[in-house]
Amino acid sequence: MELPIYLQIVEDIKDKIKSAALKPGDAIPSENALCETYKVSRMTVRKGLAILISEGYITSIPGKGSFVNEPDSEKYTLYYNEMSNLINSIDQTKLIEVNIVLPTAKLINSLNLSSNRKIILVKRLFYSNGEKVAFDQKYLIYYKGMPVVEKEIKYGTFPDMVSKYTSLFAIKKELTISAELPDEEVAKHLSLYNTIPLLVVEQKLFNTQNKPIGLGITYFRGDYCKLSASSSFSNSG
Amino acid sequence: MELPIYLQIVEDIKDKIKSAALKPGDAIPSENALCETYKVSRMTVRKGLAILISEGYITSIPGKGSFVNEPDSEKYTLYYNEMSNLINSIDQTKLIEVNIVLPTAKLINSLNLSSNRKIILVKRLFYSNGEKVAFDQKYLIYYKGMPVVEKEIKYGTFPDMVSKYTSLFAIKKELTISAELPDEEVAKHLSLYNTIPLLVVEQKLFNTQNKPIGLGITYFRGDYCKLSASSSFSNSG
DNA sequence: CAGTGGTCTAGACCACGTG
DNA sequence: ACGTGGTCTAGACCACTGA
Repeated sequence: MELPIYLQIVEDIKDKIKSAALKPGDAIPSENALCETYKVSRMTVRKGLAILISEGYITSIPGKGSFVNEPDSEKYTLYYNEMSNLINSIDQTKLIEVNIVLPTAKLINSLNLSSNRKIILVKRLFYSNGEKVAFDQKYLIYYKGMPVVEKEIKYGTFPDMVSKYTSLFAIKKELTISAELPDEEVAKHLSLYNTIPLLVVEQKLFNTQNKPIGLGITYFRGDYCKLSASSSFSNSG
Repeated sequence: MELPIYLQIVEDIKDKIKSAALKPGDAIPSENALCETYKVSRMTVRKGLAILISEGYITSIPGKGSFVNEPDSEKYTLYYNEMSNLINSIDQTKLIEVNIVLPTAKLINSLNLSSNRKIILVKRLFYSNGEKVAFDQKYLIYYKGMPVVEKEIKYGTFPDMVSKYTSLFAIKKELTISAELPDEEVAKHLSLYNTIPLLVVEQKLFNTQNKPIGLGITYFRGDYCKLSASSSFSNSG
């Protein structure tokens, strides 16, 4: 029933910010002032403020005070997983090709490779209710002793494929989302005879040194896939 | 030069997690144990753990201990703004229409309206280097006394349009991204004669009570727009 | 029962910014 | 000099889990 004091402080200040009683740029009361109003010790007040800081509501400036931030109104959280971002989930996959290949010029450029570095190439088809809905292509830099397990290649997401030899906490990922028309290969694999737009998601993986370690491109039929994202300020209250 | 002790603890534990010395599910040493190893007070240890918790690395369970999380490997951060997500930014806009209208059945459904609620409809064109690159359509629920300023309508992003009468901290937003072919109206406005796929971004705004207050749909030429997102675990070290 | 994390206190010293 | 936030201590009491 009773919220701890520091959370009451958090909620009070959030309410004032959301109701625009405190606007971006405004100073919030000093820590000592908040100790007075809530009749608590400074560490308790600071614990509350630390939460507001970590959630992006306020910023503290030593020697000056704490101030309401401009909200990050362009920031969204997107959950993406090539196997489950469709209107109906993927219920079947087909391995078209697994190969060790030498990279093309485009790939050397994109992954910042030396030209004789070997690449694992994986091509897959994704099905939903018996329909071909996406064509998926991965390029993974080959490391000696890399355990390549059939099951992971066939059913795994891109992070799954590398998680066995690196902590997922150490991997940085980037997505690029675009709309394209299918080229010949994609049209063939997806059996597209009419003009169907594709939602193309390119996924690039980096290690802790920010070196690219893999590239994945998934071509979703536009009529079977939608991505969604939501703003980050949905936290409580 | 010298990091504060609590941040040293944070970095130490992050390193152990990233190097897989601590794996998801593993317990990290108890708070008292950490006090011992770092020769500091418990509050200092707890300050460090609080950061690891807020960044999603660990979870604490009262009476049991603190444990390494499964990483949220599907989570990405996306920055979206209908005016600046293109390969070249938008340098010109054109207002096609501003109107107060009654909602269509589709809109009533999507915005969860009563049928006689008035709607502000705004249609705009976006240009980049003289080319038409996007067609933008907004539906805003009309509130009495809502200040509608020409400048905001012509040049503003969707959040801009509502920021004058609500704190942006109080607004929840949802995006839906898809690939479509242009319908007649969009093709006309964008002067599309060939088959060009569109990247369609639908943006819905909600107030604190989770009631929809606006809907925006932007139709970007697929060859002029890419969205990008990156994983959230890029935080330091 | 002993060990764990959760909350909270009443001090301390520091570096910073403004007058 | 004074008020601000930043770091840190050495305690306290609580509720929870597990043997």
